[in-house]
Amino acid sequence: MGRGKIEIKPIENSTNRQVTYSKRRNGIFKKAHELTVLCDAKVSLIMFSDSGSAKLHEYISPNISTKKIYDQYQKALEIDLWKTHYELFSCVSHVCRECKKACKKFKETNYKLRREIGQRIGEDLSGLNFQELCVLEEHLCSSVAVVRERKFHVIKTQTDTTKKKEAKCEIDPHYGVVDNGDYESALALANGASNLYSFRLHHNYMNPLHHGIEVKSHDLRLA
Amino acid sequence: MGRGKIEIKPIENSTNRQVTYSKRRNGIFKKAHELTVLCDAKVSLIMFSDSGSAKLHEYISPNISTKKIYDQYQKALEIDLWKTHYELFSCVSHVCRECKKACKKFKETNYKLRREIGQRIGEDLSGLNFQELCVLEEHLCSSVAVVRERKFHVIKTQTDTTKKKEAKCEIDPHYGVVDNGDYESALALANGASNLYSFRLHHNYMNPLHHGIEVKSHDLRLA
DNA sequence: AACTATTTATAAGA
DNA sequence: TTCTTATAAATAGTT
Repeated sequence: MGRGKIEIKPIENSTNRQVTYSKRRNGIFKKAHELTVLCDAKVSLIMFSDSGSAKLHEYISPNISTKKIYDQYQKALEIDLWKTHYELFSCVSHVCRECKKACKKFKETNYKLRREIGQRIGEDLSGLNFQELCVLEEHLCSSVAVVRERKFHVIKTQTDTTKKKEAKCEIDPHYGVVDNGDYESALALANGASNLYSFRLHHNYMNPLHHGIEVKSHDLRLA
Repeated sequence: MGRGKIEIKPIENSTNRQVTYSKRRNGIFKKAHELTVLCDAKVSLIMFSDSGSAKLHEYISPNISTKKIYDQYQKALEIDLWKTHYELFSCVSHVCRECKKACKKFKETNYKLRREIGQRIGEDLSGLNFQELCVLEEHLCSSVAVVRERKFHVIKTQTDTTKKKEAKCEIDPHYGVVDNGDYESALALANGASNLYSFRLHHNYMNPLHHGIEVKSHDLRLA
């Protein structure tokens, strides 16, 4: 809607992007508010502008708080969606009611997480329509990109480390050039090496918990 | 924007209100997605329909999670909304030992599952070495393939359904041909949709944290 | 769920 | 930026 039709793809020009962001942000806020009023809905809309500046903008419906929305959000996801999927854990004492409740929640979350993984690995796509499949595909493609980037980062870091190490032993004015060569081949390796591991795929597919997982502290508050 | 102008005030008629909610919700989700793509923004949009049913609907930009958004949100505002929230549940009675044990197990499993997802969506790759990253990449790529296949299956099935439906109403010897035409264009759409996003892969390379697509159902994310 | 007459949002230009 | 305006997109009311 404008003088010309635009494709929905990243706006390269930074100024243009900011202008568009600001205009469209206002548009969405307006719509969020209208929805609130028209339909008695509760809306929380949080957005951060592009990675560089990362400015926060927020809309929250009147008479509710972000915290409230979020509590409701968790409640809805933890309890409502998978209410009937798992039977109550059998702990008899009523002293233990709270414990049982918590346990049930964990179990439900467990189910949910498994389902999510099932979808992500393409095992359980039966419930998804075309649009949802497109969303999933997009998410996966993005993840691939992130993993690749990380791969290159690791390689690069290793190369740098090597560089530093070797720099201690040898002083060679052309070293940087040689090193760049290394970096290129490392990248090539990064691309080629994936194929080596494809056979494993199926195995891990079925059994997501078999990756040796290093335990690091993790914030689980938002269950 | 419609047949007539409307005032922004609560819609009394419940059916009407629900229809409007659903239409406008889709509109906002679409816009949120467009903003994500166009401006490299991160958007979290949570809404609950009217007070009665309180159904949850969510949009979240790809490659970010609701939790992340909220962490960023808190950081930006320098507040901690959930300071004392989820600590270990306190079940005192020793009658409940088994319950506690089971609970702990679930919690641990959940932790592992979360981590698995974290890796799959490229959020938490810090513990993986190069080889492991290659494996992960491969997994993701084949998941993409599975999802794409499913997408085509869905399209094909939809087309077949349409075919059956219409076959009941019309008998036309050339119908099959027409229908094949439909099918081709459906595939083209499916392919086109992917192509629309393939450019992003490259783009994501450098800046993985932004994209989205129009979303209807939103349970693909970790809380 | 579709369909359109309109209103609204907004892209490009000033 | 901000305003303007031609046009695209969203949607209210209808079928």
